[in-house]
Amino acid sequence: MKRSKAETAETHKRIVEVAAATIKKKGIDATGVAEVMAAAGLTHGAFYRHFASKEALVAEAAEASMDVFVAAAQAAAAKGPSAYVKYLQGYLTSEFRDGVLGGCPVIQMSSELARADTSVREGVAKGLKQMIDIAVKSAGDKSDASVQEDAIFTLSALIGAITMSRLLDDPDLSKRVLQVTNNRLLKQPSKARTGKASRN
Amino acid sequence: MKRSKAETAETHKRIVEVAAATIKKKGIDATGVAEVMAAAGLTHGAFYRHFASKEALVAEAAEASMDVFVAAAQAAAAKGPSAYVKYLQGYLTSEFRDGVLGGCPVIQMSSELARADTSVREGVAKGLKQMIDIAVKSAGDKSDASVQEDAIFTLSALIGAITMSRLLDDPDLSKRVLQVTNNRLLKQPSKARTGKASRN
DNA sequence: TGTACATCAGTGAACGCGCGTTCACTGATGTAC
DNA sequence: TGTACATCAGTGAACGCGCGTTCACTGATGTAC
Repeated sequence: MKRSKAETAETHKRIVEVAAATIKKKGIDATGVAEVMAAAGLTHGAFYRHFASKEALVAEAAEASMDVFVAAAQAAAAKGPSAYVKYLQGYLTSEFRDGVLGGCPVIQMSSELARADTSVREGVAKGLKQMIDIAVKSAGDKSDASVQEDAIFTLSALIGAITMSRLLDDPDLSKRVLQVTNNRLLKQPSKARTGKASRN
Repeated sequence: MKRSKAETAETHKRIVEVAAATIKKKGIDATGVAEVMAAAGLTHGAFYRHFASKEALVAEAAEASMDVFVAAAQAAAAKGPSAYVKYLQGYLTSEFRDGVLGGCPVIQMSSELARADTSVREGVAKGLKQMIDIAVKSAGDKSDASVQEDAIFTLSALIGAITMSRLLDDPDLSKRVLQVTNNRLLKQPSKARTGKASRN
């Protein structure tokens, strides 16, 4: 039976949220339309009242994931540069590395995203740019080129460290990757040392 | 009809090589057993004479990809530290970022690998450790902790830069990520500057 | 070295299964008068 | 405000398709004597 506009909008949102979580956990290909609909409390037949195709759902889910992620970074940055750095350091923990629900869509879906359709990639690219902007503003909003370069380098090094850490099977080495990156990138300015740190 | 041992071994190797290339291009889930066999000049029925399952093929293909990749790094490192750094710089080019056949399996398959079975991940983890060792030896083989940290940081930052670069839709920004990482990580020692570089 | 036979790589048809997608139908919603 | 009707969100069965996997069969290989 027909539903009210408000109810329809809520249902749509719920499907996207369920899809975002499932896709981050299982990947794009391994996430089925029927599975998402069931988890949202619906049968699969209703899917095409909300989305033109699975690809359209994936695009919305990817963008929604990025939006949540960007909003969290934004909130941390609003508390000041020190809080923002602390927030970034939170990513370089084994809890975050192993966690899935709160995970970064870029890391959870990276290789699948690189092969995904333009509609899917757009939302992710937009989110990445926003992450760079947040880091730039947190560092003082200068139009200084090196500030933007710091932001880009920090973000990409974080992505690489978590990706590599997740692929190593030696737990000590896996943890070390996170620690090294933390030491090199995010040491609080007040305690900053030169390149060669001693312990990790 | 039965084949000679040598021919069987060659066929097996050919299947693995075709699978490695196809998987790097299309991803694990999107690569079919029949597709790989056809590309290797066989029908799909023969597949199970060579592998217990698709998973077994993926594990062999991932390990083979890493072996090729490690061998190339090894060869570059054998020519000396400067040649090795130049080799790494080759990854930070748009040609490499867009290329697939010669691509790094870690980057091409990252999120799918993180969700893959242990048998698949083992070969990749082994290859990553070898890449770290090569970087360490190239830097002087010291047991100095900071040398290993340099190696780990460099590798993970490279992985992150290429991953991020591939996900950005703005070509200038995409290229900038590679250039920034090159400036920060791989500036040849002879021309080394301090952190804040001017141009990219 | 020659013969007899077990082995097994490869073929091609077939399997069950789950996927994305479609559709006739239901009945509450929301609109037109 | 009340009535009549078009709209459309959701159901559940059904679709074609490609997937991984199995299997009976073929015939050259490699082994046992």
